[in-house]
Amino acid sequence: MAADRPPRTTVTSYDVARAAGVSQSAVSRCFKPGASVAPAKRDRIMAVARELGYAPNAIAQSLITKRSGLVAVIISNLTNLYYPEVLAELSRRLDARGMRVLLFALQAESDVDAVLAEVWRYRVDGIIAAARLLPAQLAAIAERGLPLVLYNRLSEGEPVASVCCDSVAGETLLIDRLVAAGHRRFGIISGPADSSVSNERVAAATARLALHGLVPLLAPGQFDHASGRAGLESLLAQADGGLDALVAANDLMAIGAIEAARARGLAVPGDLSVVGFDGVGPAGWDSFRLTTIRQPVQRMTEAAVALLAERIAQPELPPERRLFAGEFLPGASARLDPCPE
Amino acid sequence: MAADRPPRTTVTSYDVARAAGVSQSAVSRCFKPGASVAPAKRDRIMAVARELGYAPNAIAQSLITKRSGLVAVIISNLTNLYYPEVLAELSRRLDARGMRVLLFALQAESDVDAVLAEVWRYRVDGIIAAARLLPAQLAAIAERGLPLVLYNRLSEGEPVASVCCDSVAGETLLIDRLVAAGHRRFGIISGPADSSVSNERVAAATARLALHGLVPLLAPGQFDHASGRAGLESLLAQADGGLDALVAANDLMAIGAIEAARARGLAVPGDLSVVGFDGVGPAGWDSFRLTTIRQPVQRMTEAAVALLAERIAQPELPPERRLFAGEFLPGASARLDPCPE
DNA sequence: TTCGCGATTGCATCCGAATGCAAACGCCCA
DNA sequence: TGGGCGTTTGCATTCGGATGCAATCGCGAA
Repeated sequence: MAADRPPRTTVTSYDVARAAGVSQSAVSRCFKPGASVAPAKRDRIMAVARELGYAPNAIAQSLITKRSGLVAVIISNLTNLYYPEVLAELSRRLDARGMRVLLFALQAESDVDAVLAEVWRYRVDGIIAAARLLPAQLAAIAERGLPLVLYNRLSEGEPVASVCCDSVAGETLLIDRLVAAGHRRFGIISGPADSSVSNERVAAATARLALHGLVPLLAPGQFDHASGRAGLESLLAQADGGLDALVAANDLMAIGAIEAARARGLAVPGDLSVVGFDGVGPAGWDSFRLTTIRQPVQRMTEAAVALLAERIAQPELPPERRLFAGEFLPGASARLDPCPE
Repeated sequence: MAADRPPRTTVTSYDVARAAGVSQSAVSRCFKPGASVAPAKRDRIMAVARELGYAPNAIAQSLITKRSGLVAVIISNLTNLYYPEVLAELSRRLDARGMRVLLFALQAESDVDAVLAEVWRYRVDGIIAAARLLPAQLAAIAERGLPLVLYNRLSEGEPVASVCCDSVAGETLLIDRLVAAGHRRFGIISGPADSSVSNERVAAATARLALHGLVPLLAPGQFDHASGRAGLESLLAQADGGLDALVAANDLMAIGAIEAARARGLAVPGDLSVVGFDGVGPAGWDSFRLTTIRQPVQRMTEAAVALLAERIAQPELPPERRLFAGEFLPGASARLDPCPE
């Protein structure tokens, strides 16, 4: 409609300065909160800026201020049903603090090195990772003075800031309730062997069972629906006398297990109790009404962003851990006594 | 372990140049594919670079080359169950082409303007949007010469590149199969009124029913599980003579509807056939075995990225649309005749 | 040994905004 | 009317890498 070839409209602070009859520094100062600019001049400049459609070039700003406003968010498997919610919340909260999400969705854990190389290049201000980082990778991050917050990951012994949902408390609660209700023959479906979340949950459940003098059967899984089905089959095959309760390391596998049980004609929770962990959306659907522990995603993401922001502002802050208690969702996939107290 | 205070280790091309006894330009050229550098010198420089842990500063590169390597991905509701897969695939494919994902997860459609302001600031190379963009917003994007690809969104009349799954073909197929199997009394649950995907699907289904001389009952929904339940209730309340088939604008609502039907003692598909759209993971679970149309996410995301990459390389390319046929998943939530041919 | 030509290399400059510093300004009071 | 002081303002420089251009190098041919 207008010019034939819009000349790659890129308005710079110089353009605004010229149009407003001031220096480039004046324009720059207009966009800096506490800067010293005469109110009248500021108004005039801002008017011109608006008219020309000027906005400070974040790239140029980053170069000189050494603050990119970018936060690398590294997530291992977005298809997990649990992470999308986390990602959405993280995005929202980082946004609220003026930071952008540079997303890295891992295909395989081995991609981490490649991802980190990009992270270095983009001079991100910090990293939030829901992925497994090796000690060498943690060291590389620390060496560059990059603030890091791990989400639901532990790094044994390494001093790293992290936000986690309390697996031990959660599994302990589940096990105690199940045992109290009379379950004795337990099966556990774990997640991938290299998942710290899975290891933690399985260890916690196993330890608690031991306290009750019980030893569970184990089946390996991959955190997905199919693993839940396969896991149940495997456990039933192992269990001579049958199974009273199944503890899955996450909801998705618990759901898979419930379906496998039903397919075999087992009623849940009539013949078998099933519990999960996470509290994802489908867990609450009628078809499953899963007994599980819901992670407080809102509070956890808020904490992660807060921890990160603090450390970006003050890099010398020590790493801290925030441990959140999950919320017990009774559901109806496990046979429990009415009230524990 | 090493120095007390690592002096904010930021290695620049000058550092590498000094250490290798060459000029900064030489270092720069080493990292540019076709550049002219003597092999021996290149090796030496790369060795020094590796030793110092040098990587070109993407921010500085962007400033001078006017290519940030960033692609803004704007997604309206990540919690949709369908988008996480899309996002993961987009991320993977952009990555493969050397581009990074700057993620914008919308809270509300009204956030788009704020998002775009950030998009301008970061000088992204292009935009992939799975969100509703207003004509004024499309114009602003076009004015800046920013390549844009819409994902599963149409922009009536506007010349914008887009990738879509063929709603008309999909719904037509579903309706034809349902009608052929004897269904006559139809109900449709739509998505949000401002969703072009929903409008398209509902319009296509309605039009096809009209061709068969049928008029469906309608219930509004929000693309979520609860809407599916509510939608079914609403439709049953409207339908005096009962309902033969329910067409939901997406899988999530179809699942909600199935659960609501069962809760009322209706068998699916015995008493009521239910079909959805998308082909999300849970649709395939035993509990639902949803009859639906699966979007070819792999091919669609590949096309989106390809369209975008082409237009970044050659901005003058005309906008094009890629329409993909969905795959019919028979499932078992609808009573159908064995074979249509 | 010298010339010629293509391959290397370095110099200088540029991208766009932020900021220390000093000059210029305005205002109040004596 | 002049001096003093706190604001505004502009100048010049900086961030880190890319690149046009001219100088230099290397090597084979005469």
